[in-house]
Amino acid sequence: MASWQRTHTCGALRADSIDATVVLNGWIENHRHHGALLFVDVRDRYGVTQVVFQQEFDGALFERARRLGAEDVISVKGVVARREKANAERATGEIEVLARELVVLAEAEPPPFEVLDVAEANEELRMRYRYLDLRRRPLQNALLKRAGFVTAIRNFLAAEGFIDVETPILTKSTPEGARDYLVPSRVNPGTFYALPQSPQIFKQLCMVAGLERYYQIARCFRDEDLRADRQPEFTQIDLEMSFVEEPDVIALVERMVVAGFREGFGIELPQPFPRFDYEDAMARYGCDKPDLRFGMTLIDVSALAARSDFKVFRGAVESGGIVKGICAVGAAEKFSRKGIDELTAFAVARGAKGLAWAKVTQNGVEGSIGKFYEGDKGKELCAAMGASPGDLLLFCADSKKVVHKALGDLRLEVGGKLGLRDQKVFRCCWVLNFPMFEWNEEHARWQFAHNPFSAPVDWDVADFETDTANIRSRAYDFVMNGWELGSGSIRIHKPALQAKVFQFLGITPEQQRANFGFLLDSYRYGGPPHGGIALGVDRLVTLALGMDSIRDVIAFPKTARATDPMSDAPSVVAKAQLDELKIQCSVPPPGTGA
RNA sequence: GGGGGCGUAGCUCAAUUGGUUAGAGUACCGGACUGUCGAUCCGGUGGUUGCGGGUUCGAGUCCCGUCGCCCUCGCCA
Repeated sequence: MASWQRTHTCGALRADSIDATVVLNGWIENHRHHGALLFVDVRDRYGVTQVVFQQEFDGALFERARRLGAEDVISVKGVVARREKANAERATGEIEVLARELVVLAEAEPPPFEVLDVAEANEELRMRYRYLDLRRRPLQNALLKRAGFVTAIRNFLAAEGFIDVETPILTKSTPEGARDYLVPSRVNPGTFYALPQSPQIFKQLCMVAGLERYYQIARCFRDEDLRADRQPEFTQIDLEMSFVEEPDVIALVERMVVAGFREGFGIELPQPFPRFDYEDAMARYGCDKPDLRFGMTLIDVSALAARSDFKVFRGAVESGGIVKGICAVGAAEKFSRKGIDELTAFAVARGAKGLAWAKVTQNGVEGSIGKFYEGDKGKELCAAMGASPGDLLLFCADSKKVVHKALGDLRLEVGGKLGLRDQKVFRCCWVLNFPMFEWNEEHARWQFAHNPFSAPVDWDVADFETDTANIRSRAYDFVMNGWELGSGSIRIHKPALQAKVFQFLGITPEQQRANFGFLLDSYRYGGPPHGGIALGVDRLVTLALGMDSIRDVIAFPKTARATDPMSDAPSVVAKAQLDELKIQCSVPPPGTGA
């Protein structure tokens, strides 16, 4: 063993090693000069240990140590000693290493930003030097926790008999869904592969193949605009099971997520996860991914509003709309007129025409609707809302769609301002029975609300033509703290039904053949009933660690423009490469000034 | 594609109504210091104010364009 190789990590040494001779390897995190004394903090993945160089012990060694700079990589041999004054904030704070030998393994230029626990540099710079950003403990911790979580998931699924199967990255483009990333085929000029948006069809083929239980930690690609919770490539826990129905998948996934959070993050998730009908979730929370960390549910007061003197309320009901409200408990004093004006603007930005509000006092209700709800009417309203003195009531009157959107978002906004969305609290739920189809305004046609392979709830009665909006699919979403973290369904496994669904959406038999023919064909040879789910790993980890963006839990993420400032991808390629692929660009390469 | 925010020293930021030589902290370099731990103290280097154009006696500041980053709407079966 080379003499510079470490005997301990920088997080390992404690008081029980005093007087031991040790070797540490790591980066210089910080150094403090005190004349004839020099303190150096040495960092590795495991921690930080203080090393002391003393001039009186070895003048030549001391001179060399004086020249050490931030992020130099060193090996230091020394004797463990008890500190004169312990540092309680550090795991190794009771001891220090009295340096006896020093090897500089690599010298570092001053980094473009300081490698601190708190990120001070802007994100673009940090991305350009991602390898330095990743040296920071919070990011290392995120990658460590992510790996631990994924390992726990793998262990769980392996123990449950799931087979890890790799599916193609070079696959076939299909018209539905997100835009595909395309890869030209050199061998077949003029044709293109697509990177998978998900392994959906392949995992279903695994079921036809009789694997029964498939899973994959799968990279997925979607060429859509980015967000804080969206990257062009992302990772899913993808799984599929044969001979199952909704409760089987849900129960398994619930156990898997609980195990993953326990072993990966040390978080105990409250069980069981409540299950909501889609309609119910929309009615109570105004959205299909309810944040259950707090109540403040949407309460329907349409019946009351219908006989109100307040024209906005009565008019909304008379024209077929609804009136709903939320009750922010004890919040009356926390929102000034200006604060309520801001909430109104918030609701208006989401399509509401305005926001009716009232503060509940001992004497009744005061506020924009106060004069319409004096005396008993006010009491009746408060009773309907479950409101007590000190509460703030917010109402929205409009079409069901607008009310749910505005009030659902407002609920989250008010909940956030009241501190009810604690990042350390985790509440999961399932949302079931989604609509099978949704109306696409732009193209004036029905389209899949979930995916083309989700089975309808009722096989026999379903009448797509006459009752389209009410057809439910056997789809289920897994939701945590208001984030959609997983989506799945029981699939159609009978070719006749699949054809019927495609036909209804105007997808011709020719198009079906061209796009999904191999899946439809496979069912002719005995496809078992099956279903599955895919969970977003990046979002799960982001949420568990209380990070703000999925970029914080991805080692090498991309910017909002889908670029990588470090590698400079995507980039112009040589004309010879394009020629070989028989590709011509209709725009000049960027940066040519053309 | 639309809307919003930001862009000044290596980094984080400041700069009055458009007005003197664009400052501070930090990093870096040099010096002092034997118990620090975001050490402290003294001194120093460091600027195409993203880029281009315009208005003006004068632009970091105002106007137009452009580039980049972030948030968001559309989009994401």
